[in-house]
Amino acid sequence: MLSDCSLEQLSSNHLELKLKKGDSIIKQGTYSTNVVFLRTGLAKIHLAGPYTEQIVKMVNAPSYLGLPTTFGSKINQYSVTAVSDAEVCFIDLEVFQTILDENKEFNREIIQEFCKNELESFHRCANRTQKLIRGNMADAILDFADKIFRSDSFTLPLSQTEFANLVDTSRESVSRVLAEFDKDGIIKVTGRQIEILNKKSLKMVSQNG
Amino acid sequence: MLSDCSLEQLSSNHLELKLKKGDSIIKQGTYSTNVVFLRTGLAKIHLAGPYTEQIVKMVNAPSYLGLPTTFGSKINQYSVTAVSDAEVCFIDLEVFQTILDENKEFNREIIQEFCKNELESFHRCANRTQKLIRGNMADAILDFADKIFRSDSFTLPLSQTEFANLVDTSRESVSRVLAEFDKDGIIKVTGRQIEILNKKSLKMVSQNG
DNA sequence: ATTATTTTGTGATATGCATCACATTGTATA
DNA sequence: TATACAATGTGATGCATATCACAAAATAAT
Repeated sequence: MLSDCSLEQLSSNHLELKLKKGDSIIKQGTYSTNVVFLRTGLAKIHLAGPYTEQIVKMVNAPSYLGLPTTFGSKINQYSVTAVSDAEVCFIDLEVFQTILDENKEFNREIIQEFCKNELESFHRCANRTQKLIRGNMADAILDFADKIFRSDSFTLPLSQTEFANLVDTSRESVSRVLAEFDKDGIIKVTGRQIEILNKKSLKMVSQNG
Repeated sequence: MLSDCSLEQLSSNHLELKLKKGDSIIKQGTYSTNVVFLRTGLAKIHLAGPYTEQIVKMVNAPSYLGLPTTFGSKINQYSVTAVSDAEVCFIDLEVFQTILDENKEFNREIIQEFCKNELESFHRCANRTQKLIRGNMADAILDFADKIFRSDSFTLPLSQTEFANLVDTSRESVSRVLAEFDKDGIIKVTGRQIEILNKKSLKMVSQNG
């Protein structure tokens, strides 16, 4: 587990905040001097693509945010926004670097995280571009259930437009495919509430179309 | 610059190899116990997508390969293959970990690399999915010229089928678009030899269609 | 040199999905 | 409670590009 921001090295060097759904955590284009520890809540990582805003991935607590954009560039290359109420700690970059230098355990954990993320992004890249919309939508729903909410029943923390940006499709297609899945008895859709009724089918759709 | 594999800690702990074009460096599905330093040459990172092989990115020397797949998973999650003759050093994972623990400078460089890669993959993700084929092809050609070969004239190290897998399109489209670019006087194509004639136009195509 | 095999070029057709257009519902605001 | 605005549902249309089907080169193997 990634250490909490209550690590003794941090106790005097960080700013704790309670955020509300929709609050910006990191903003693309601004200067970045902080790493953010997401203590509770759910956030989206998104950036301006050539035409539309693209949601790259969803992140749930506990997790460190903004490392790539803070270490890798002076100016934030992407945005992070809370999609639920959240608690975060802003940690000064230099303080974070010091901890990274001095705490081997922590350092390893962070590197481990980077590795997992890179693997994940490779797979996502391959899937997104090769699968049809139904497959990608199924993937996204399975992801929400298994990785984010750990429940087969949850409330989508995104509008259909946002969902579309996450899955690389259009808002209309999201609406249509959700309706299809519902009609086929794979999921039950009530507003933004989603319940997976037939996970096996959903996984089938994920693999095929 | 990432340190060479001739670092004194390594001199007695690594295996140096000369590889030929096409040789496998890391193979998806096999056990991974090594990190690889690409000393010279050019490699492709690729993995089995749901339908076809996907080339995730091209990497040129000097660079470390296989960190994510070695640190992040027991079994290799992707393949790396030389697309030119290359020299590589295989470094035992534990040795590498030790160096990472003990050499702060090196540790920082590696983390910096991870950050850059993650940013790059975010951007690539947004571009690939939003741009049309001509735009993506233009991007890829500019990438080869600016980042890989550092010359506006180079020989594509990939077949059109591979190029298609890199750009997320079909082999036929690659053929057609290359012919179009040639006809429009943006590039000159002679077999796999490519010469950029009008970089400004190419960048325009990258941005628009 | 000859044959086999891979790579590339190019038209015709099919299709998945974006886009457009508008109706409808839900939700915030005055 | 009325009104404005955002989010969603749904048909009709168009388009980019995959796929199919070969032909032609180019490379490799014998």
